Amino acid sequence: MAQQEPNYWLMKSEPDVYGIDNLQQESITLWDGIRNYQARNFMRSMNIGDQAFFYHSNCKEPSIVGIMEVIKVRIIDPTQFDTNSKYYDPKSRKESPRWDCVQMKYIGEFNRYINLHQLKEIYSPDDLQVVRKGNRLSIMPVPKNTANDLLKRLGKII
DNA sequence: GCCAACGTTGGC
DNA sequence: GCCAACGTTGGC
Repeated sequence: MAQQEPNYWLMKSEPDVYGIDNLQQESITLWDGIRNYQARNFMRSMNIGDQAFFYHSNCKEPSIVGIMEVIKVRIIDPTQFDTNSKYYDPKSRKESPRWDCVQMKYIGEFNRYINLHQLKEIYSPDDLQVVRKGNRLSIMPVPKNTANDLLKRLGKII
């Protein structure tokens, strides 16, 4: 079967909690702790080889800062069963886990970021959901045209 | 730190 | 199934 073209996504993370530098150091990370059904469903539709823009949220200058790749999909999120985790979910059953996640691999950091203010000038909410007012979703699809345009604008990977 | 926007919960 | 109350996200 032919390899299908990768899809593109945008995934938010707070740099104070887990930023692009952390991913660079670790190289691979589990995108766990997602407790929103829409975001979970987007993760469930990811394929190995898909790429995701790394977005710094809830910080001084929210921006797209890097890019990463999906290397493993449909992993049961271990934190839902961990009573010591802030993501512990007492309603999730071992026989039917509610939450799953994906494993991501660092590709690179862009040598110049695009901040939210700039994104709003370039894209409409239909092109890029993150610019929609009140958007709180932490994982969202990025249409191919927008992704290609972003990659051009973001310049070199460092 | 404020608060708008939204998702979730639970009573009815 | 409605909706008020509550909790969280995240820009500003």
